[in-house]
Amino acid sequence: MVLKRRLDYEFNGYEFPPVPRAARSARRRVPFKKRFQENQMCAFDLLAVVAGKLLLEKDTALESSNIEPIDESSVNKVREIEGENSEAKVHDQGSPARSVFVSELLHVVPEEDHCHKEPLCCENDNNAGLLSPAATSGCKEKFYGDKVVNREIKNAIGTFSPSKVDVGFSGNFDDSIDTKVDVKVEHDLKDESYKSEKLENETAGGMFSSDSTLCADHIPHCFNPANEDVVNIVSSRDDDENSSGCTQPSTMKRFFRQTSRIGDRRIKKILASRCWKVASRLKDASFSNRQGDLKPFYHTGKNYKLDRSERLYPIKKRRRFSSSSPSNSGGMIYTDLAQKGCNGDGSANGSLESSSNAGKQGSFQPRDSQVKLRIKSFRVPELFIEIPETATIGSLKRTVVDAFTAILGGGVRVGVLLHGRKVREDHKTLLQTGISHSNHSDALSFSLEPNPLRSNGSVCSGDLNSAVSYQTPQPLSRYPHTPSTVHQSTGAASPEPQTVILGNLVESDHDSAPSPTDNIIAGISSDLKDMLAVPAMNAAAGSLAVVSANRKSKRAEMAQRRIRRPFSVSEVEALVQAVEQLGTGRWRDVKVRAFDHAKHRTYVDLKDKWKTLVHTARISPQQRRGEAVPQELLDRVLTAHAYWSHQQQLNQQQLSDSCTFPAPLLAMP
DNA sequence: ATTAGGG
DNA sequence: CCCTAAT
Repeated sequence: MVLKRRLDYEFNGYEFPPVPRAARSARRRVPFKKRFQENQMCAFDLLAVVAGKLLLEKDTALESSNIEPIDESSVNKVREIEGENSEAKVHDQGSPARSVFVSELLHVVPEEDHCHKEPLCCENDNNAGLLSPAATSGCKEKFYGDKVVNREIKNAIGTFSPSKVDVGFSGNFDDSIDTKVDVKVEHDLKDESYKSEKLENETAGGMFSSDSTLCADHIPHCFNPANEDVVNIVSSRDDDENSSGCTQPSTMKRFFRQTSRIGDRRIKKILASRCWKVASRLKDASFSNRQGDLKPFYHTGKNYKLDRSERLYPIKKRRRFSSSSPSNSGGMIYTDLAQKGCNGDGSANGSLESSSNAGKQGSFQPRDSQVKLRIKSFRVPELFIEIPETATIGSLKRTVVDAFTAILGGGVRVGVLLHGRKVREDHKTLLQTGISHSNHSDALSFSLEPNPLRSNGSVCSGDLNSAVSYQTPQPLSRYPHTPSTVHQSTGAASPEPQTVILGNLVESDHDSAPSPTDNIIAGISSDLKDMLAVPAMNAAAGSLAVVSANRKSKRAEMAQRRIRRPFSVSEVEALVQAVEQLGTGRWRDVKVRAFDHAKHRTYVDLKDKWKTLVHTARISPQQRRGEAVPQELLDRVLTAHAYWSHQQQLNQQQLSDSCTFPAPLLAMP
């Protein structure tokens, strides 16, 4: 195997590490209002995080013999393996978020089979500002259309930035609805090319590695006239106005455009000029007949002429999530062929590698052969977004984020394909299926599929908005297994990977050997929000932040609620014991003492649990719910609670009485 | 970052 | 479990 560089991932019981407490806490110090605004993060951020998580975190797995759950510190490290010699180096790249970039916003025709995208330039440069998460730390990077202005950030971005994110959006901007957003996260193997490029891109306007795929690779599909429908534009307009709340008069749309590196000046020029055209056209459109001018801009490389038919492109005609055929509509994750980041194929926007685990010298103890997989990139299949054309890029991003977040929260499931054929037998082992460490990359691929939450029929114009939020109803808390407590850890229990699976990814019954595919997608925890919170983009964005997306997706803005994990009896016991000894005011200590290993139990959780325990102990057994806690424990709870309450009182008394020394902290007898 | 308390 | 406020 002659991989130049390889990142090995194992998707075996992988769990996204929780957001560091610090981060969360820090967030909490920010006043709620402000935080809310800040949470209007941009797609960039979210994608960065997601991609960062997906692509980077896993790496540390090969470091140790993966007995240990990934610890948080590993988030920032990437291990690169050079060729056979396994000469590994670890880069600290700061937040994984920094390693992904929004390379481009592409304007796409919303037609089913349209993959043509027309890059748009932004009318207002200021609008194009992007703040990376790095901004949090005082660094700012701004992308101005073709220009990338980089200050102080040079290194702040991180040493490892082989990734890029393509955000394309398409739609009818005249009515500012029916906007489709393609999100593509691509992991680029060639990071040093990135670096060098980055420096030169003040002029080059690109900032991504040489094999970046720009629009060209989205082109393959062709326009399909069959898709045209005669549509009642007016009515849908009404719908839209009602539902999407895009009441603002359509002024000039602003679009952010970032020519992705493309290294080719010529192309860049073309694009630029084209952008200009588009822009002016749009302008015209907005002044003349807004209704008819649904300008689907696309570029096939030379031909931008707009068909009449296209112009009449029906607002109505929108793909339904469910109707997306996994076959051709994005959302595929390909196993890769380790040669190059991109294969120029537009649809190949995801890749994943199953390597013949070269370096895994017996490091895997338990099972014989482990299959190593790497998700090189992925793409969110169908994301529908409606947004007023008067919206700013910032709001668009936010909208994308919302939708994306929501999707991650359960709207997506994963399919496994072997040799292009779908493997539906969830219960089969990898081996049975024919996936082994010895078979090669391209055989295996994954697909992201929308969860068929709703039937096609239900999607009517009035439903458009729900399109955006269609994912929301699906709570993240999909537990593949009964959340029951078979292996709820007690005191020192094993750090079992609490994998949260998105969508109904897995229903399989598990034998002792969990199949990697079962765990490929770990939970994107509720912390996304916290992770992503970033100072509001820019003034421009601010203005339309109001206009921004739908109230509907309000929920999406919120971080996912953490999954519910009822305390097991043993946990309760541990808690009780700890509190007995430490008292009720030292939850941090309690945590360390009794739940140090349980990442998902924060001291706040413990405190809360104690609260409910006290309550539970006081109510009649009939009123209690959930797993019954032994009366004996509850008694101890009451006792301890009484004792420590008393102690507290004493302490306070002493404190106020005089300046005596605080009473020594003694464990209750 | 922790703690306390309301929801 | 989440959210806030106050330490």
